[in-house]
Amino acid sequence: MDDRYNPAEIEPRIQKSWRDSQAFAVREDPAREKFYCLCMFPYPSGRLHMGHVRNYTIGDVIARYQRMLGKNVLQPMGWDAFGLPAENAAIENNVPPARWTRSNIDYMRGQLQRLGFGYDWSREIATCDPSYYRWEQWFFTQLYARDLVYRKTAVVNWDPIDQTVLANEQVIDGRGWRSGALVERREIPQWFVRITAYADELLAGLDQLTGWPEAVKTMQRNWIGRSEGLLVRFALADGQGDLEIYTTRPDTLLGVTYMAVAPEHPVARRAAEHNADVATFISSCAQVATSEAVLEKLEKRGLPLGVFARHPLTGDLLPVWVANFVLMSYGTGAVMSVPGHDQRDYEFAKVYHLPIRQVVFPSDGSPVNIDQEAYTEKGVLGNSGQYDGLSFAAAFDAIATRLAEVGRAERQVQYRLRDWLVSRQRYWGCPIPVVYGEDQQLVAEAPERLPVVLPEDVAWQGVSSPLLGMPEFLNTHIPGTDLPGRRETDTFDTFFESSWYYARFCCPDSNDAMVDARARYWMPVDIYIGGIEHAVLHLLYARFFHKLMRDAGLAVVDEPFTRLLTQGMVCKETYFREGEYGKKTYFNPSAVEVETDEKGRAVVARLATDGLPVEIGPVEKMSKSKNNGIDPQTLIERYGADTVRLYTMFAAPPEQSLEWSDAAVEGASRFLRGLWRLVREHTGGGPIAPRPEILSGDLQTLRRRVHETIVKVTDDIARRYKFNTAIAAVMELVNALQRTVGDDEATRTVRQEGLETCVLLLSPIVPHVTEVLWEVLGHPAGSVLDAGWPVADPQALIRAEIDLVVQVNGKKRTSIRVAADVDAAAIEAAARADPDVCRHLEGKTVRKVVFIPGRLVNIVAT
RNA sequence: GCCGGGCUGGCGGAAUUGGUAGACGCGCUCGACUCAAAAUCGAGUUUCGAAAGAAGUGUGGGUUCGAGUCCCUCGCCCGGCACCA
Repeated sequence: MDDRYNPAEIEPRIQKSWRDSQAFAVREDPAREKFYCLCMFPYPSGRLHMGHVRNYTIGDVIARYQRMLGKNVLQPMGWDAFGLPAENAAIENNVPPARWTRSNIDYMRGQLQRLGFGYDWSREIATCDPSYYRWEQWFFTQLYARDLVYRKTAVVNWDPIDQTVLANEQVIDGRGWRSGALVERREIPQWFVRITAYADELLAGLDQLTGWPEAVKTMQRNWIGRSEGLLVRFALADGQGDLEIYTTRPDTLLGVTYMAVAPEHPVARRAAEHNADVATFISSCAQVATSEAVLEKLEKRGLPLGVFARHPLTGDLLPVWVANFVLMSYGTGAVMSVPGHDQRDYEFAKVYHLPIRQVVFPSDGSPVNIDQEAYTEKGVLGNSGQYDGLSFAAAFDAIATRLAEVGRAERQVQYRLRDWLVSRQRYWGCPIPVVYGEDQQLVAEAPERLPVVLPEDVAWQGVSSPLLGMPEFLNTHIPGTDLPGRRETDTFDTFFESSWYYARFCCPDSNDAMVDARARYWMPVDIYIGGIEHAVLHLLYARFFHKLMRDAGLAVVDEPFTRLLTQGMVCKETYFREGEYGKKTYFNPSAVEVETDEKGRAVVARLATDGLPVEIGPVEKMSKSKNNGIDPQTLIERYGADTVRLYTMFAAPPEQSLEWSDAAVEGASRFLRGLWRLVREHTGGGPIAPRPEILSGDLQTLRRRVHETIVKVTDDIARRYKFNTAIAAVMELVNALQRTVGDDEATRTVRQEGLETCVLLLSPIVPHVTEVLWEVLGHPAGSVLDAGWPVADPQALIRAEIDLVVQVNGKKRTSIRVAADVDAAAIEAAARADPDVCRHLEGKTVRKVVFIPGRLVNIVAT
C-alpha cells in the first residue's frame, strides 16, 4: 500500500479492471430481484457540466447500493442526440450536425467513464441512430392508423428575414436572435398527438405514484387542468351565428357586461374586414412571440369590434371586444367577461370604462367592496333575479339546466392540456414518416420502407433546413404504388425520442420489435433521476407515451417510473464589471481572486490578470451567459473522480440546489487522504484476531457508534436519499476511530470492524478508493462491489444510559444522565434536584411537568 | 401574469413525527511541528456580554408547556409556462 493516497494511479487502474471484467453488464435473471436505476440521458452538448456530474453521481450511488443488497441492477446510459444546438454549430462552424454530435458523444463518454459510473455500456443508445429512430417512425404509423395523430394548423414564431420558424428561446425581446427582426405569429400546418384523449388517465395515474414528489404531481395536475363547466353559446346580434365560450363560473352569468375574443378569433377577423382600426390592432398583436409567459405579461389592450352578443338569459346586448390577453389556443378563444368577479376582466373594464356588476356576495353576509378589485370567492347570488340567494353549486345547476332547456349550453369537462405538437421545421431530428401525393393526399410510410433515413452529409445554406434542397430525400413514391410522392420535411420534437428510451434500454439490440419481452423483466424503472425543470413536459410526455405503448401491447405496467428523484441546480457566484450603458461583462470564478476579512467574509474580488476589482454578483445557476461554470474535467484531473463525487454528494441533499465551492472540494480530498492514512496505520500493525468477548466501556461505546452509523447511513441512503448526512455520519465515525489510540488486540479488532464498515458504507459514493482499501483490509481484490451492505448488530446498539434535556418554561437549563429503563417519576425527581434547575425554580410554583420519553423534561412554573 | 419550490452563522448545510437550533464540512483566528513553506496535528469560532445570562432560523402576527418545523400576512430569490433540453 502506498504511503499517500494517489487517485491518479488508483482510478484508471480500477476502471480498467471493471471494463476487463465487464463488471456492470447485466442480463435478465428471473431468479433474482431486479432494480432498474435510470438517470435522464444527456444532450451531447460537448462537455459534461456539473449538473451532469451531480445527476449521474446520485444515480450511481443508488445503483451501487442496490447491487450491494444483492439485486440485479440495470444502469444504462445513452444520448438524447437530436436537437437545436447541433444546427447552430453547423451554421456557425459549417460542420454537419451528425459529425459534431458524434464527436461530442465520444468525448463525453470518456468523461463518464473517467468518473467511474457503473453503466452497462453494451446498451448504449444514441437517438440519432436509424436503428433507434426507425421504431418511433414505426410507432407513429401505428398511431396514425389508430387516429391518435392528426394534422392541424398552429401558431409559430416566424422570422421574416431568415424565413424560418424560431424556437421560443430564439426569440429575445420579441426579435429573432440571429436576424434581429421583429418576430411574427404565423399559422402553419402541424402534426399533433392526441394526449388529451389520455388526460383523465394521466390525471388519475398521479394518485398511484406514491414514489413521486408531491410538487411534481401538483404541477402535472395543474398542467392537465381538469375543470367542469359550461359551454355557452351567445347569439351574435348581426345574425352571424353564435359566439361560443367556456366558463367554470356559470353562477356569475348575470354579471357579464361584455365579451372578449382572441385576435385570431374568426369574429375578430370578420370585423377587421371592414374596420381598419381592428385590422391594425390584430396585426399589432401578431407581432409578439407565441410563448404564454410573454403574452400574459403584456399590458392588457383591446378594441370594441362593433359587434354585439345577446345574453342568453336576459337578452341584453353585450359589446364584443378583441383583447390581446385572450389566447386562441386555450378553450374556444373567447371569454364572457365578468369584471365584478374576475380580476383580469376587472382591470380591463377599469381601463376601458366598461360596466362592473356585482352578482356574488359573501355567504356569511359580510360586506364586500368591489371598488378596488374583483370579488373572486364563491358565495351566494344577488342582483340575479330568480337565482338570488342560491349558493355556487345550486346556481351552477339551475343556470346550466335553464340554458340547456333553451339550447344555449351544455355541461362540459375541459382540460387546460392541449394536444402535443410533435412536428418541428428543423433538419436535425427524426424525419416524420409521411409522404404527400400530388393532390396533397397524405400517406403514412409502410413498415417495410422504414427507417426513413435522415441524410447526414449535408451542406448548410442560410438557416433553414437543408432537406428542403435535397431532391434525393424529397422525391419518392407513395407506398404500395408507382405514384410520385414528396416526403414530409418536418422532424419530430426531440421529446418524442426521450419519451420511450427507458424502454429501449431493456433491449437496445432488438431488430424485430420496438421493445421485446426483455422489457417485461426490467420495466418499470425503479428510480428515475433528473432535473426538476422536467417536472411537467418531459415527464408528462413520457408517461403518456408509455400508455400508448401499453395500449399497443408493448408494455404491461401502467406507469414507467415508480420513483422519481428531482435534483436541484448546480450554482456558483457571479463576477462582473459594468461597462457603458450598464452592459455587464462576466468573469469566470477561476479567473477571480477573493480577499476576505479576519472572519472570512468576502471583502473584495479582483481579476487575477489585472489585479483590479470586479463586482461580486448573486449566486446563480452555472451558465454560459453568466460565465460562472466550473469545468468538472479540471477538478477530476486535479483531485480525482472520487473527490469530485464525494464533494458533489456532500455539499447538499439531491433535491436542493448546490452552491459549488472549490475550497470545499479540497476538504473532501482531505477526508479521503485521512481515511487512507488511518487504514494504512491500522493495517501496519499486523493481523487481526477474532472479536474478543469482553470489551472495555470505551470500546463498547465505539462499537455501538459503528453500528449506529450503519443504521443511520442505511436510512439516509435507502429511505431519505440524503447522501450529505450519510457522509457526515461516516465522517463522525472516522473521527471517532482516529481518536481511538492503542495497539492492543481488543482496540485493533474494534477498529478493524469500524474501518471495514466505513469502507463499505462509502463504497457506492467513492468506489475507487474503497475498492483498494477493502483489499488492504484483507479481502479479495475487486470484491467490494458485491461485498454486501453491512447490517447492524442489535446487541451492539443497546444503551445502558441515556441523556435527557431538562427545560424550565421551555428553555434548556441542563441535561441529566439516567439509566435507560428508569421511570418518569424518578426522572422528574432527578431533574428537580439539579442545582441549575433549582435556581430557575426559585420563588416559583410548578404548574405542570411535560415528560417526553427519551428526549426531555419540561418543568412549567410561574 | 399563472403554476411549483426556497429563505437557518462569514459560507455549504444539519435539526427525519411540534421537543437540546447550528451536526458534518469549508473558511477564519490562535498554537504545535519546520530554517521556511507545504502537508499534518491541537484549541477556538451564531450575536451581544467579563460572567451570569439574554437574543436569534427572510418580515409581521397567531396556536402551543414548547415553533426553523403548524396557521395567517408581507417581502425577496429560483424553476416551469407547451419549438432549449
